[in-house]
Amino acid sequence: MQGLCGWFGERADVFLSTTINGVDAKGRVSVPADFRAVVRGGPFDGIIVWPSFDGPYLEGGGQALLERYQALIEDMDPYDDARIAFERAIFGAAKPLAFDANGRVTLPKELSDHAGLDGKATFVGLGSRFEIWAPEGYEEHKRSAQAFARDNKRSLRPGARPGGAA
Amino acid sequence: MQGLCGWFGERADVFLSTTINGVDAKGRVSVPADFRAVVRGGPFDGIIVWPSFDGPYLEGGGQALLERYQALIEDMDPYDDARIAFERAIFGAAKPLAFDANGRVTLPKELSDHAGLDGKATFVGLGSRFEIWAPEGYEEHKRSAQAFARDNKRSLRPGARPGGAA
DNA sequence: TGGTTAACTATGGGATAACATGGGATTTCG
DNA sequence: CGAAATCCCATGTTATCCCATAGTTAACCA
Repeated sequence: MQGLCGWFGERADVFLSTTINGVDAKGRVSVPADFRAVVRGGPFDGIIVWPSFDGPYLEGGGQALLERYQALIEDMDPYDDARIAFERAIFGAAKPLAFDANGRVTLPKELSDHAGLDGKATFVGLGSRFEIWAPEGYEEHKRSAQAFARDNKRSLRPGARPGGAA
Repeated sequence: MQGLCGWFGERADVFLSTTINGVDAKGRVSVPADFRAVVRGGPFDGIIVWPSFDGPYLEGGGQALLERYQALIEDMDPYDDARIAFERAIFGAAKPLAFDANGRVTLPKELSDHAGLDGKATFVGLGSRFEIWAPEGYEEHKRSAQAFARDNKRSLRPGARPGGAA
């Protein structure tokens, strides 16, 4: 297990950096080799991807990420409305995508539609998970995210955060 | 409890994603291949389905799920009203549906009536269990679930647990 | 150090197998 | 004997696997 302290150990077990890869006519896209290395060795040789319920992009990770979500959800009250909603929004829409021999996955139409992918896909590493965007959409999102970070940089001080998100 | 780390076999050992399959005139419906793979190897080659007491849809899973519910219910007080209600609602109405040679099951009329199925059925994977909806009903429900998840996303923070999760 | 080789990544196309689905035949039960 | 459920086989479509190619990076040897 890697923990946050292992980021710079023998190998980085986190998704890092941004890559643009092509999506062919069959919906196939090469997962960046760095990302494949993160999930390599796990019991499921592939990634798990679902549409973000927060915008026109996809969220993904290895099986470990999904297990973390599962653990979080199972800690909630069985009849909590939020629990039901998360279950349906995440598990109901998540697709396990296995790597082919060349490290590609096939994106189902629902997923590429949700992200508005058309020929190109941007993989964005975010530590324990990653996102998949249409390149134009990501550029725009990045600009506004940078502006937001600039305007709120004071909130990123060690003492300022209660939970410490990734 | 079987541990989060055992949930994934060679493939993902959880019910995931959403599939719409046809229900023919005989009441037969193909169980999604991914779902069949989850229960494969279990003692009963099929699924167990019962009407939800929470809405016009069906709940289901493999035999392992039923055994889990049984354990939960047996922990309750023998004369607890809730226990009796659960026993009747789940065990009293649950039907074991065996796969035919092509991976289909035949839905009894009580079940398809309860879900209002008419020609199509939506299978929704929810981790350890799944649901079966009439497609139109699920679409409507999904939208509200996604909106709820978006508005409450702060209560789901995988990055918030430093030591946890595999 | 310079040139050559080898390995890996990303990509394209075609063959193959699996899945979902329809119809018919046979059995079982009332 | 009739109705209904189960089993068996056929078919179109979709997804999966397997091959080949090109550009790049890393390794290796002279």
